[in-house]
Amino acid sequence: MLAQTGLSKRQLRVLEVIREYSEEYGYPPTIREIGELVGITSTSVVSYNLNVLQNKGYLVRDRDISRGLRLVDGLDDHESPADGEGELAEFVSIPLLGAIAAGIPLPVPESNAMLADAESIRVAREMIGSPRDVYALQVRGDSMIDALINDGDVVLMRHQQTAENGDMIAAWIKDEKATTLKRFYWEPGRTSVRLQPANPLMDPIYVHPANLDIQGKVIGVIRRLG
Amino acid sequence: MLAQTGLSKRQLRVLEVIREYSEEYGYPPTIREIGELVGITSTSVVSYNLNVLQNKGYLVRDRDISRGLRLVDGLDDHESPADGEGELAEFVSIPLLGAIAAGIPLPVPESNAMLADAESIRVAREMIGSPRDVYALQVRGDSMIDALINDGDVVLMRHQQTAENGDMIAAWIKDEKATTLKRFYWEPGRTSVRLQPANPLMDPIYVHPANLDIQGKVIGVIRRLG
DNA sequence: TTATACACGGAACAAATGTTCTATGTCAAG
DNA sequence: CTTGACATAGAACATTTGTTCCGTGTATAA
Repeated sequence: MLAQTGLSKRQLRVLEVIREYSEEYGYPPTIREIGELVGITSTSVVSYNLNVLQNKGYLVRDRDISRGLRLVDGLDDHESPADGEGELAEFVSIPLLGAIAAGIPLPVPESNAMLADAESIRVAREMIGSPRDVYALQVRGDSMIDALINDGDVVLMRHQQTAENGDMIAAWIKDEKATTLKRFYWEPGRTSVRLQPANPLMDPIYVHPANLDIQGKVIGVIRRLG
Repeated sequence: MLAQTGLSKRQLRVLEVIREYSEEYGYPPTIREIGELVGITSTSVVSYNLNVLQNKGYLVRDRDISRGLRLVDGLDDHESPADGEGELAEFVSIPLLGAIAAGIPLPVPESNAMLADAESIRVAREMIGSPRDVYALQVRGDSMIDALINDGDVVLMRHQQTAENGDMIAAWIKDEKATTLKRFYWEPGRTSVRLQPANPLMDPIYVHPANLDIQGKVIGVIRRLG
């Protein structure tokens, strides 16, 4: 019945009470006030349920801070770019197109529809420069540790087929059927390009240009931890 | 000059601080926090000025209630968010307090004033959860490669002296006089804690708790590339 | 000059408020 | 039946946080 949200009736009520109280008073309720409103007699139980709600992502608490909680932005509409005002936005939404892993080709932006439908992440504009052709991928697996990129990291990519010396690129190595993230160096006189891991302790690999499909340039990495 | 509003410079600053704080945290500041932010050393003076502002109609106070104040909807107002309630900022500014490197202790936030003065970076709120006690440091050197963190990366920290199992922490190892970033594990029955590099290929180290000064928890990493 | 309103600082205080700890009851899995 | 995760209650505790009171300095008006 309530399986929809995964929240108990009481927890839903707690959220409702916080919302109503905040709207009425302009600041959030204390745990005792929540208790009174919901009908919980013990402060520890209120705190317990608030922690549950926090773990499920419905609110955020600040330890030891009176009234230190806030609801996290609901799912509902969540987009209201109506800020406008003429200037360019300070923050941009980047479409999250899928995953990147060693053994699979990485998704690239194709249709506008796929960009519109995708989940998105938001970053400060100065993080990426121009948002043109920028998209995001989530890393799966440990295969990119040589690039100092961990399982779960989000990489910000600029879609392009070429690269300049020193660019960190995402590329498909055809004969190995593998995706890799490395710095690109083309050394005149050589027939192959050098792909250099970000980790200075690791050795480069050399591949023939014809064996390399450049998918884009890595312009940023974002890692979220606990 | 300020006769226009009938408010002193200090009072204008108080209003500004309340507005900014509320947008950042989702609840109003305490009088002590206002004092720190504005530069008023006595809580009674903050309270005094809040009462003045209330009498002039700029805000409303609730007696004996922690954080019991709210701004009265000003006319002037540069913002017309049209949304209605959610006055929460979607992005927050994080103070960049300096550098983190292997051989030096890392800067930690102390006064609220120092946070206000520092350079800052801006991130989406969902990147950090609560902005409370969060600050940023720029990595200098290759010493944190075992944590998959590169020279130049920005790490987002939450300042705290304790840690839970699995947290990635920044800590000072006293006898080595070194800063390190590792995952923290306390195994019951052992006298030392295990510090595990993010890179699964690398070995953990074990240190005695008394030899460890936890400086904070790493909650995010941001890397910008060409 | 003196008086008075205003603004500020510091310290002590009391109330508000979050946390921790122990105990109890339920329910499903083993 | 026993175990363990989950949810609850109550009380003691520690910290956070608003209030009060006394003293100081500085204007401006009488």
